[in-house]
Amino acid sequence: MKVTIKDIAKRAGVSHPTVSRCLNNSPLVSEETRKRVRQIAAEMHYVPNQNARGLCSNRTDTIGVIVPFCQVSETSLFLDELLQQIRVMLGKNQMDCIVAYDGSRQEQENHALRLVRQGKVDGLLIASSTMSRETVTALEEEGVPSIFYHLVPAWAEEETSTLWVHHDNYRGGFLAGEYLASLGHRRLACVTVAHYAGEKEFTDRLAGFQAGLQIHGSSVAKSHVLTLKELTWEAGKQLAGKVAGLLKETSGVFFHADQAALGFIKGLQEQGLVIPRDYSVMGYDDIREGFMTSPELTTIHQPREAISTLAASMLMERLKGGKLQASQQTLNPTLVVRKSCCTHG
Amino acid sequence: MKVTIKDIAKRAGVSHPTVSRCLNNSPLVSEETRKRVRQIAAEMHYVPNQNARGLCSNRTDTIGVIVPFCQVSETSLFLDELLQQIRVMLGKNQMDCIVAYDGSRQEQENHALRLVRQGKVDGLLIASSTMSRETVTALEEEGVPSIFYHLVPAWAEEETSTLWVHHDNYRGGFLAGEYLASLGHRRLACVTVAHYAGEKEFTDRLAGFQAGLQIHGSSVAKSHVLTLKELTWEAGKQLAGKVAGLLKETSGVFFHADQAALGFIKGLQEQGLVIPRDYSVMGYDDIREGFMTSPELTTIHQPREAISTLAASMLMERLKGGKLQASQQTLNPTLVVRKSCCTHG
DNA sequence: CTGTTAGCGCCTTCAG
DNA sequence: CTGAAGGCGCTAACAG
Repeated sequence: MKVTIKDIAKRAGVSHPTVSRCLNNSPLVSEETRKRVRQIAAEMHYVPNQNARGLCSNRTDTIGVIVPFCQVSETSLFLDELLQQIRVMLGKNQMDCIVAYDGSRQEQENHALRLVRQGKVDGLLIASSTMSRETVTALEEEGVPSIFYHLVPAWAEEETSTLWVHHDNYRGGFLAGEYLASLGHRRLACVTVAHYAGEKEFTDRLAGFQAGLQIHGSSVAKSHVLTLKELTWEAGKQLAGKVAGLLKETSGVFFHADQAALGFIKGLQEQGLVIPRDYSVMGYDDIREGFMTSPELTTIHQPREAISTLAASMLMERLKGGKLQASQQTLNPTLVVRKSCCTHG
Repeated sequence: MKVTIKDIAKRAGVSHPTVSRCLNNSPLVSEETRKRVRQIAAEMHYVPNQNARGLCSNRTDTIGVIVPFCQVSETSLFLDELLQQIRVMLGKNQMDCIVAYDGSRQEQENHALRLVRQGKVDGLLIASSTMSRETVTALEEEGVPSIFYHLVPAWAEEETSTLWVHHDNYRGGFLAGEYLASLGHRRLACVTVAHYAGEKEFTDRLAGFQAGLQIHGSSVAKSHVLTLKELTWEAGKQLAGKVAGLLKETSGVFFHADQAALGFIKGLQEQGLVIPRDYSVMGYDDIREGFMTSPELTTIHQPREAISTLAASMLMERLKGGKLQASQQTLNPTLVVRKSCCTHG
């Protein structure tokens, strides 16, 4: 039924290994037979069986992408964008991709390790700040390269052997602080997320924010750092109804995620406040929705195209056996000034 | 290095086929050896090699999902949500999933067929209204079940052998028309997308819309049916600047996608119009952003949870060899009344 | 440059 | 109920 290299071999009058060589562009065949065999293969609509190939060569032409499990698709918008870019990049390299959820938080199945041990993937792109060192060590023992992107465990940032691409959260926070302070804000709030062990991106943002404010002699009071369970739109909106005091004590807020900032703005608007006249709101991430609403959101742009593209190309390079120029990359965020913050005082 | 069933066999003092039987819960082994062998396998952290398994049993425990290629991630928001739900469903069934792009429009590679012929997937979930009958026939010849979800080719709706799950676009349009007319609107506009061969979802929506209006003795003039190249936010916003005449001749509009409707509202607002007081805008899809903006968008809800969940479970059922109750399902949309439309006249 | 031989890890016959 | 043998489709190691 299905056409195999043996069928091609018969038709071409050569042995199957020769066919294999032709198809894989081995230099060990004459240009002539190579062309002829490939011609025949094309005519017969030959498609190599990936399982057979994977079994003997350990190459599957598939890579695994591990993302955090998000019940609410809201929080995964950003990750979806990265995913899409990754998929396009991999497609250009004739690679498929299997997306699986990171189980490191829920103590569920370890899909990263499973995919590798099952021999389903050649490499891994991982967005997780909670993956354990043990898992990565196990991954390395299997001889499968993996690269962290976007979300990087704190321990991985220290180890020179770990590969990762993310952006400078400290600098992002700094840009936000420096900008808000430059507008004249002196008493600001900050809304972040309850963090788990090993995640330092949000603490970095806060530290950077403080540093940015300090340039203008300002700072955030501890009591003005709020923590949400999730940085979702709903959470942001709800928060707006419970911070009457905060609104009087501060003139603006820095949210660690656009989604929550947008919900917050909506909440304030429903109370009759005018943004930014009455209160300045700054976000983080630069999601698409940021300019759909009114006022358009001032925020920090994460270099998402670069993060996903770089991560994918690094992995491709590793799989080709090439050495990487840089194995750990911290990209720079940029300030995006729109309409949700204004001068104060 | 890697532990195989032979290793387990040695440790357990049985032959490897026996180990295989134990692991696959074959009834041909005694309960006792089954337990013992499984125990040992667990201790040795055995993970079956999927390539080997796939090679001889033609089961990969992976399914392929084919989605239209969207350069702009904006348009894929809806599909991303469906995808996420599918992934969760498949995960519950211990299945991985490979997402690939539909090449039927760009005459690119036919990933659906490739994945199947490569033996990378056990089944296919396809969101495409442009896939050819030939491709599906070829798929069937390979013995791999496939199910269309959300986007279904017009030809497939006719053939009883094709499996699909989508929703009733005609009824969605009808609900919109009936509602707007009931609010007193008599002169309405409709914004749709340039459609390609084989796609009838949008013509269905328009036909339903007309039918809904007719109940109240109204209709849409041909000149008031506008066509955009893409139903994106930007396109909707741009449109708002070019329809001064339309705004005078009509009192409201029905967009065939929320994204474009939201952009349109934003565009009108920037001209100083107040929605819905000055003009009513209705969307379609019920995307999340619909209630993030002001005014919150009145729209038609597509039963997306049901579509993706049903499609996935139908495929699982088929793979288990079960017969399907219903192989073609048209689900019902619902009207979501929010704040972007008001009474007129 | 090409053909022969072997084997990847597993499942599926077949004997016993 | 269990073991022995064979083969899935392909690539890799040798010969020639």
